[in-house]
Amino acid sequence: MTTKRLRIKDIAIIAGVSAGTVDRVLHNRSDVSAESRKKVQAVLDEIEYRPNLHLSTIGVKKRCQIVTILPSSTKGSYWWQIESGIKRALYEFSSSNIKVRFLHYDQFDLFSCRDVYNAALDIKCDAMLIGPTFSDETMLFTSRLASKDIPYVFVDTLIADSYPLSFFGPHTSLIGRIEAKLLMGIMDRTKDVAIFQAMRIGNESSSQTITRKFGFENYLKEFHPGTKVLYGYYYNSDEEKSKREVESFFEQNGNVGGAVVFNSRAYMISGYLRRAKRGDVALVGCGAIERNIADLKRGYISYLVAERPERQGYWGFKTILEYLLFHKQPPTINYTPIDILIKENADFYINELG
Amino acid sequence: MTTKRLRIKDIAIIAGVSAGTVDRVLHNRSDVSAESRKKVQAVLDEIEYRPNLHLSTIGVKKRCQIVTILPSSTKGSYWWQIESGIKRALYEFSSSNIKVRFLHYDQFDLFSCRDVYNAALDIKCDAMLIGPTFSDETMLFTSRLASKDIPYVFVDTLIADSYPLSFFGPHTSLIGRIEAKLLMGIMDRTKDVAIFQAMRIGNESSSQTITRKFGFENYLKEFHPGTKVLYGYYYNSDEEKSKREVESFFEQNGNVGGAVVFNSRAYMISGYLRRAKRGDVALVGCGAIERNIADLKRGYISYLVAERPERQGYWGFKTILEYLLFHKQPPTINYTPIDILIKENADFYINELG
DNA sequence: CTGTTAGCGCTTTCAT
DNA sequence: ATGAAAGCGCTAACAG
Repeated sequence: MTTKRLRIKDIAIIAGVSAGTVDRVLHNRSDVSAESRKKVQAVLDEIEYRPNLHLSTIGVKKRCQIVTILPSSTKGSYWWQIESGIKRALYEFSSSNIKVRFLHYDQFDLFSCRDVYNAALDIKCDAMLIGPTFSDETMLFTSRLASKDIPYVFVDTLIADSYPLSFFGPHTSLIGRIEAKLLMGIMDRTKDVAIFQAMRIGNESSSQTITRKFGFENYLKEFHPGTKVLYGYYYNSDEEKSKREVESFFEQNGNVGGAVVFNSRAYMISGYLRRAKRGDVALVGCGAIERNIADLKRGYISYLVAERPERQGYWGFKTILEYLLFHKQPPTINYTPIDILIKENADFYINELG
Repeated sequence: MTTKRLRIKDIAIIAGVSAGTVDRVLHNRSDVSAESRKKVQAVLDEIEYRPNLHLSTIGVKKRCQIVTILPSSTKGSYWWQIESGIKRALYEFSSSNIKVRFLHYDQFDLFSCRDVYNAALDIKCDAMLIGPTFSDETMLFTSRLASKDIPYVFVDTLIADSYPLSFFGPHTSLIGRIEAKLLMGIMDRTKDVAIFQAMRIGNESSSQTITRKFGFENYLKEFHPGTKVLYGYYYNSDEEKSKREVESFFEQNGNVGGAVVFNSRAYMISGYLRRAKRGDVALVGCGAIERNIADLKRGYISYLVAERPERQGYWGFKTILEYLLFHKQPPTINYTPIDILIKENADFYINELG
């Protein structure tokens, strides 16, 4: 088998026009007669032509400016992995003329997010990539973007009542549901379930947390309605304070048999279980980050649900680039895989695609 | 942030040589003075230059012939997915001059495999990609390849005592182990476990099956030594006969509480469970193929362990191409991720990377 | 040994 | 409205 693709030049010959005209048709540019367009399109359809995008990038002259707005993150964390996916896409397109402004906000502080959104509105750019945390604030922001005709892509979370060019992320309520199923499968079901959430500044909960909790609680209602659910807290920015908080939670609630965390901070809870030698409490968390994986392998986390953040970032950004450079119209909703990690398969879990 | 990569031309200027010389250093070609080489290498190391492989392909003149030897497969099956990964890689390199011969053998028939191996030895080619099923036969074959200096890559299974250029596949015994853990987590542990295997022609079992069974049995020995294990069979090529076989197995063994299959034929067992309304038997299988997924969602398979066959094929073949065209030396062992699928995450499981 | 140059498939500019 | 031609980063053939 040989696979020699037809090139633009070949198509031109078949259609009886020049390469330039084929290119014009391919990119929906003007200055093509209806007749030529028809002839070329016929050939394109016939052979199902798909240009070599990697080659396309090198010819493209257009320069573009992109702004990304993500929670600030530390090395290896969830949002850091998303950002490294973005950078991989950027690198792949490095023969094109692309400028990116990376903006960051504190995902636990509504006001910080608002400030960054406001700052972003003043930046001239062709598109934005947003990793949203706060629903209402983001809705407000994207409606402003819409009025300025700036396309935007969401990663991680799809915000209601917004109209992104595209979205890459997991089906959020399903994550909560899966966590519930996994947790109930292993814990002593006569005992109580603890949900741990982050304390945050400003009165809005993260939209992810809300939806995941919804999925979790719904599963419980459906299959284990008798189970008692307790709510615990930790402080994202203050690990010492969190330690004490978690400790006193478990002291006050002696009958907890399983716990769940909806973001990648499971290690805050597993740390306690490890120190207190509470092997009897089953813990399910999210996010294949180093500290979680470590406690997964030690046995203090039973399951991790992972969301391929690198992939989300990579595809989210690549989608923007292909849209701006080649007018490629992406699917709007792209649910990314939800992975289940246990001690045994964690080592071979590769987050990137590439 | 702007990411403008340094190009060969830039590097040439910095090192005070011409682009041609840089290219020669990059590809370890001869005819470069030690001094030039050193200067250029210094710059390359300094900037961590990595050429744009996609661009490289278009310049390359070299033609190459590759033979792939895989089990024959039907649309959507495990090996079909591996093959479609191979074709994706091939398509990506379609601006190069590559010829591929696809050979197929019957994975349940040792003699068919032997015939194809023999035929392959007569074909002149630069490299082979092998999806091996029979250990000894493959060892023999690869030792012949070695004496002819033909490099080969394995996908799916790593055969002992062979020296492939590279291997892409899951850690096999771990798959059995993971299946054991998942199965024992959900089934009634006072009951018996059934292992279902394929009947095959020629007296050798598939090496995958052997290793996975080993992993499975070891886990049982370690954590549930009291569990009774029974062995059932099915006929790969004869679904009717298999039906009767599975049926009579369950009739004769009334105390089975869980079953496991080590290849992608779990649907043969789940089909029986569905027809017989045996919701009480937990079933764990391998392979995200359509019929398995269907029964996973219906609830007659509890877990599927999946191995990203598309990825294996893609990377296996890409590795060969990069090796032949650019002398890129790959890592020898590449364990691919092992995914755990349940009803809830199966819909979003995307097998490809791309 | 090394620099120069043509050409890969694609985009874009410039004449026509 | 269209074709011809230059240029993108890279490879390889060709002069020197």
